[in-house]
Amino acid sequence: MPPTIKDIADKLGVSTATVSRALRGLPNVAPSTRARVLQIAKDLNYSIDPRASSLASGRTMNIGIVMPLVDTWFYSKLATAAEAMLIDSDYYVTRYNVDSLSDQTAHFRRLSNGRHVDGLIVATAALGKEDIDILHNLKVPVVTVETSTKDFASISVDNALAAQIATRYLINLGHKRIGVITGLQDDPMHFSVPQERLLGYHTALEEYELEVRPELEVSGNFSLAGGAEAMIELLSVRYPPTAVFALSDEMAIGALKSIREMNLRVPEDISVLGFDDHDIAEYIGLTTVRQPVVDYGEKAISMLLNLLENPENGTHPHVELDTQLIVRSTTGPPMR
Amino acid sequence: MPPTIKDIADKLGVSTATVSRALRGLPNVAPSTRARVLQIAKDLNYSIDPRASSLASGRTMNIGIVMPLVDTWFYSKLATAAEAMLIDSDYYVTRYNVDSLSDQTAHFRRLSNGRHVDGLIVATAALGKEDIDILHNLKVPVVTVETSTKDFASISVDNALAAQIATRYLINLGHKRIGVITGLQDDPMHFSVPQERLLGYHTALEEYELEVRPELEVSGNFSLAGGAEAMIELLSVRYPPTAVFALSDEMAIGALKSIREMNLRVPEDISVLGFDDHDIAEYIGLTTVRQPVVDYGEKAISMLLNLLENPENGTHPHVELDTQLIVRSTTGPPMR
DNA sequence: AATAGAAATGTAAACGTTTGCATTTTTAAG
DNA sequence: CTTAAAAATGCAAACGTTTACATTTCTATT
Repeated sequence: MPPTIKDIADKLGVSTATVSRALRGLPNVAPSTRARVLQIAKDLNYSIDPRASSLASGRTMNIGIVMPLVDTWFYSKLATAAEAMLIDSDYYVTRYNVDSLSDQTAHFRRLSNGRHVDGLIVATAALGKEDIDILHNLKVPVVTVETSTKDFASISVDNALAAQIATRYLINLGHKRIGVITGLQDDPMHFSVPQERLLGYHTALEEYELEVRPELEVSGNFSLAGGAEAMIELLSVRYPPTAVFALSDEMAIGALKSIREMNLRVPEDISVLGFDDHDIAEYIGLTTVRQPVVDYGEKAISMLLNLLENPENGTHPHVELDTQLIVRSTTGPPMR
Repeated sequence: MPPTIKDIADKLGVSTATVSRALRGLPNVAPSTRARVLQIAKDLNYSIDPRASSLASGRTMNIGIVMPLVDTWFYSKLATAAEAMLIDSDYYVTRYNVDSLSDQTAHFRRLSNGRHVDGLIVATAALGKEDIDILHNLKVPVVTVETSTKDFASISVDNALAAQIATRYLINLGHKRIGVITGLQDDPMHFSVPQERLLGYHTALEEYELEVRPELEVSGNFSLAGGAEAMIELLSVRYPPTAVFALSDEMAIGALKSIREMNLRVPEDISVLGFDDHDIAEYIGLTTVRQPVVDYGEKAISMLLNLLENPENGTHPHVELDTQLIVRSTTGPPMR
């Protein structure tokens, strides 16, 4: 029912090949012919059938973003930034939500054979060996974000260093008991990232010869609620921390709520430091480690586009983005 | 290169038709045949080519969500909820981001001919006549969210009533000068919604015979920054409001920042009331009008799925969801 | 005016499914 | 055993493009 190139071709007395070429701006079509084709296409309100085009050409004009389903600011922002980059291009993007490790591999399999997408951005920290195999079998360029493997192009941040700098800052403020709200320790979805940040925290502690105390490390599941609960736990230990480093801003915001409900003041009674620089962080004065998440998304797309044009040469580019400590008002020296 | 049903058929000595039927669980295939097909498919790591399937069958197994590109909690949450509903189905969802009215129609045209999607969720308030035409021409079921037209199935909320109740609450607290932070007045993307809420606000004011004062209505662009700026403006009028109703939580959060920076207290010096019940609202104690955004997304999908199965009967179902005033700690009686 | 080369166009075979219809095989009733 | 109906399978034509390759039509040179 909708018009096809055949309709245009018939109306003009030319072949579909010519129409196809004219429509796509390919060379070797007479300017006058092209003009007429374009005109008729417009009159007929023609638009290409992406399925047929894709089937015939092998290109899907579709870019996939594999990301956790969890409703987290970071991933949402990242994907939106990527989509924004492509809004005026001919590419579509589809998000492949993955919701747990067991499912992850299954979901990866969903896009098997690379007939869904021309390229993939993978923003899912833990890539098992099997996942990597599947990804390789897709035979499409892949860029991983937030984590780097030797297997694909990647773009990441030095999480350990960022966390170390943040922790140092707290130490230099005079804090000696610094709690940390981590991700779910055994959540495979966020495997490496919290681990790396935790490492940075430990490194800083050791650097200043502060004791690493396990009861000051509690997991907050990267969620608002998790952060709030974690904070309650941290406040209930025998010697509660005077500062808390939350590995995400959302957990930090959760923590702030618990602190407020305990009638403690921030930063006088307890300092809170987050990670991400959530859009809202600035508005609530949260001190945090800024992660360039929009850059992540944009850079990932441009790397992918580049990979799409220039066939992979075997080496996988890696770019490391900068992180920045943004001091606002939830941190200060401990009271004595 | 990736295996096709032909490969399976050859390996088994049957026709592709049989393989196709076996794979899709269609009747009239011998159980033993089906078992063998399934086995081989698994061995070969076969997965269907959606393009070919779609081209042949007419179904795309794709559901589109048309939404503004703006990075707003509401749309993000809505789309995520919709995606979550479909995660274990055979449907994919692609988001069609639209970024301004001029582009909107152009972008709508992008999905012309309905060969991209089987159905559409439209979460974009302002539908021009031309947009509606395009949508109709797609010949796919459409459900609009947040706004209702006679042309499509829809799901919405009584914005005017919700705003009226919220404003009444503020009035009953004792406030007489109530400011409102609206959307961009002439932003066509959010045409009807802020208008409706504003209407509710006016109605409440009139109900209590309070004066409607234009200088107390300023637009905040539905953004954090816009809310902050709007608040500054509101605080600079000759008789500043003692309460402010922001038409979105993000604007309310922006407003709170400006208030804090002016060294005013909430709610003692000024009350703030939002709209949405943003995930974070609970964590910062923001009084707000809860909108069932997750329900929006889920309901929209289930309506659409239903429409997909049962051919449209010409009547367009409309469901209206409930709204709820959530009182927290950013509102209180005015000081005197 | 002939001709070589370039430019424009056409032909037809893919791409990998689905599906209406035809054919074969199985099942069950007589 | 026949035979009719049901079940299983096969055939082949779509679906709407793209793209080698072939053919025709121009253009410019001699």
